[in-house]
Amino acid sequence: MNRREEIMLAAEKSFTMFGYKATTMDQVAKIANVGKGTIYTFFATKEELFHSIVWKMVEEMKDVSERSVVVGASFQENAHARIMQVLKFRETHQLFIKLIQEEKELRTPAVGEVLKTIEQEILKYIASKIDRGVAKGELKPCNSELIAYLLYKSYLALVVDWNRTHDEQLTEEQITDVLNDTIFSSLLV
Amino acid sequence: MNRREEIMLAAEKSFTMFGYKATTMDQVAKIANVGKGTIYTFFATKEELFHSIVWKMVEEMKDVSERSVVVGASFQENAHARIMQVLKFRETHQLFIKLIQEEKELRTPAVGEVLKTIEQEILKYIASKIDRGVAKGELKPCNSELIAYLLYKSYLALVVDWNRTHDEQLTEEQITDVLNDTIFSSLLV
DNA sequence: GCAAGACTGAAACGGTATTTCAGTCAATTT
DNA sequence: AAATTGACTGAAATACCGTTTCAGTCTTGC
Repeated sequence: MNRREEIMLAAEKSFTMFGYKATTMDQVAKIANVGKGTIYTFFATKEELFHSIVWKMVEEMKDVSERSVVVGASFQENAHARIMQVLKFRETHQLFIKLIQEEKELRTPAVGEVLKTIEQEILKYIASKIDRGVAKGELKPCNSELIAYLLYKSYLALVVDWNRTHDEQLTEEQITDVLNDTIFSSLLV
Repeated sequence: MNRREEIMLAAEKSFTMFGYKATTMDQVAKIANVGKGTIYTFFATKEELFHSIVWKMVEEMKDVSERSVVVGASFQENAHARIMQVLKFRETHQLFIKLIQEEKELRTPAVGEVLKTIEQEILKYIASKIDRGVAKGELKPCNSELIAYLLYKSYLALVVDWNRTHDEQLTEEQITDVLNDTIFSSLLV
């Protein structure tokens, strides 16, 4: 394996275990079995290294999400599957979990920015699927950016936020029912 | 004016100007022109005093919101007016602004709890209006708690959150259009 | 010619001396 | 006697400062 990949792998491990703030470049160098100087031949700063790791994670998330689609299923069914997969990734992927925790507890600025970027990437991803649906004639033309925003925030509210004030979480059926009746129904031709 | 009211007025001023953490009971006593001990004959703790002030504010907010209804207008129109009024209050009322700022910057636990309580109060308020609409036969029967949650979070997303990543805010027309097509349309009989 | 790790200075941390403040209570006023 | 006051207390927050940590550099060595 080439040195760049060794370093990325080591950094991913360290960010996952200790978070952004608590991983040191010395630590990454040690895990990767390279001198610290070597890291700087591939990545200009710690933040650039971090961005590379996170970008890789985002690509993997889109991939996993995409793999949940069922050919021949309706737009709603696949949109639901994709977004649920994104949310599942969000609370399953160890690095993602660590970043959310670090943002909440430490308020590390670099982590806050990265989480914002990730959200924007998710929104772009959802909007592109809506645009695709419109182009294929499955959906009415609409402001896809706005709908993607409303849709994603609704999912976050029902799947993530709801549990903060309620003991038992909503069932997936309750969620599909209410969203099929509201946002999705307005999208269909 | 009686001493209890003097104290509440003084506390409201101080909480509004300096926030919860930075107002001292000595400060409140001074503004109210009473000895510090006197405050404790009316309020057991600083937090109890704080809760009284906030409760008064919530009542005022519901009041203001209620005054925005138009007799004879449709459910959607009035629901929209009420919620927009709540959100306007949220970003206009000086004490409310201060509390949101203190929560974001200082993370004062007492303030976090109070903001959570306020949100629950708003949600109960919206849910009660939905129940009323169902009882009057204007709306289909539904899980009013769930719909109130989705509705309020959608408004927050479109009116408040949207501006964090976008330069120009959504127009009220864009908001009413998308919500009439989605959540509201599913509610009507 | 490339990798390594000792080196640097700015920023973060920890320990502690000092200050602040919620809540009490004995003295004072009404 | 009932109500009011503000000096007082100690727990907790804050300011201060000496020490350590660490991102990024740069000379040394292979």
